[in-house]
Amino acid sequence: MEEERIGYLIEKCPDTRVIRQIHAHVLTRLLPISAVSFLLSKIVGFCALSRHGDINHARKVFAQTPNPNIFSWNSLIRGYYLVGSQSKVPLFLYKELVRKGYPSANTFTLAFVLKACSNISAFDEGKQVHARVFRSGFGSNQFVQTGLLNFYAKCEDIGLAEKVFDEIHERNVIAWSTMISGYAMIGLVNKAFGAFREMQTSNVVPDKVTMVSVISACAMAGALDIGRWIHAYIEKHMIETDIMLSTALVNMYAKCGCIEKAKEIFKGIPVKDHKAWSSMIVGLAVHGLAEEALEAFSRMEESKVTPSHVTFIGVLSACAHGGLVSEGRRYWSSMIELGIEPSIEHYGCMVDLLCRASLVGEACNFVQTMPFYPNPVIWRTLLIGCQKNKMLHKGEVAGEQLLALEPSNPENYILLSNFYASVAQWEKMSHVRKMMKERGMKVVPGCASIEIDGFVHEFVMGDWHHPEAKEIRQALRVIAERVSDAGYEPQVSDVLHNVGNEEKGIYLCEHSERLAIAYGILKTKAPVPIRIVKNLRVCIDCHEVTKIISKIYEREIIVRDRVRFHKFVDGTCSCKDYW
DNA sequence: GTAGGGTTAG
Repeated sequence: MEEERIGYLIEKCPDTRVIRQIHAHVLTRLLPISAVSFLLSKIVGFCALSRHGDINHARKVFAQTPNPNIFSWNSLIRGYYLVGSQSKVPLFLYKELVRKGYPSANTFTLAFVLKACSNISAFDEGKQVHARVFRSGFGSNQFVQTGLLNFYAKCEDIGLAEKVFDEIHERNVIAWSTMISGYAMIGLVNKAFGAFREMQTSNVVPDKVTMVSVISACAMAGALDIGRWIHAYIEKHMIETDIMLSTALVNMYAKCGCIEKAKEIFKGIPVKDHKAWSSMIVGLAVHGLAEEALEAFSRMEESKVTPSHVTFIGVLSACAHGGLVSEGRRYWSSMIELGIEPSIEHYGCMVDLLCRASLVGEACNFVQTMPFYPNPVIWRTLLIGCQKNKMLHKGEVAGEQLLALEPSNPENYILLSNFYASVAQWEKMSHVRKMMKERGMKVVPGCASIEIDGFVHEFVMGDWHHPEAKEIRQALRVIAERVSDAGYEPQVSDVLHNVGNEEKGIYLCEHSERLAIAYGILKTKAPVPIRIVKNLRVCIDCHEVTKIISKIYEREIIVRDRVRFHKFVDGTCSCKDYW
């Protein structure tokens, strides 16, 4: 049978050149239509999926196929998202298939379309596919199940993801990893760790992909102890560490304050790609090690790895934190020369760079040249810059824009009121406070966390829902007494945070950073350092109290926020642009 | 022929 012989040739085909010859051969032979359909579908599969693939040729052959079979449709759907993960073509193809009604979608089709929906977070389309899964009876297929789970996780609908996950009877390592990564992605770190533990008790063996998700959750939470434990687990169980896992480890150690360990792991990566380099550069930048970050960038260039837009975010923020204005400008130009179009994040770095160098006027002009409307982050950067440089008029403008753009974010009111306090505009300050009260914004959702015994405890300003709230409150009272006895005079920001709570020393109590530190003092003993992570940096000058607590209790306190580290041991700090 | 993973401005 000629049909079988050609089919066999396609399966064994070594490259695109030969497949084109076979393609021409099929078209010139007088074969029955069914045979032509069958063979052309096979060629579509080859072109769309093989490593020699050519999606455009696949599409051409698909169009020539009299009755493309489901294999052919599936190959094309998958082929399109393999060449471009943001492609919408797989969704169009699926719609076309549904409209035609023939051939019927199978489990492969559904899994591929769900993957395409996950890639572009096409929530409505994915939900329609879910409805079809329900009707089709393919709901018990494990590939379709993980496809659905991944789809909801990527769309950040964790409730629906959990629902799908609960319905999976036999959860394999892939289902567990998807669930863990879904939790980690939206910052539900304790849920991610919990799922990881549950996975082990279900006797499912984690692999390198699982580890990447768990390590990322650690990085997000600043959970160094768990991160170290996971790293030891990887080594003990000899889990292969590929570049993705190594990059996740570099990022985790850097974000948890262990830059030396991050460097060590980075050094051990044999062939580094742009993400590995970016992780290292960003890690050095957040530690205030600007020169090392720029050195790393030079080495990256020497290794002929093309920097990405993320690399430049690291480079520019390193320049900003290191006060390297002219270097920053130079990197900005070279980024554009490389054809990387600056995003609002890059502009944000430059605005920060100029503001930190007291070039606030230039920063304002720079904002006007942006092709984007300034977002709240840009206005906040400017406002903080104006506060430091006591620029009343420009600060006021930034503050107004901020409140107009984001009136429901209490952080903005606190920033503006602190700004007015710093320029001694007391009436304006109280006006902002009044406005905040009138608009019903009671607390700043400042948040700090501390990891103790494998659990991340989160504290939100003014929130006392923690099961040990009573003990924490008591510990804070003792701390407040001792701080007060040490002769500490409350600063403007302390008083601001104490509005409506005038009890002596209580200003220490409401702040999330204080809550986390008090919990650390309560639950751990020296010489273990108290490491806390702050998620919001409204009130930088609050560090003064932290420094005093560190001295009184003779405890090392390390505070990490989104952009830098502060160490409190007799006032020393790992960061150059301190205060 | 199928599913899960790493870097991102204040």
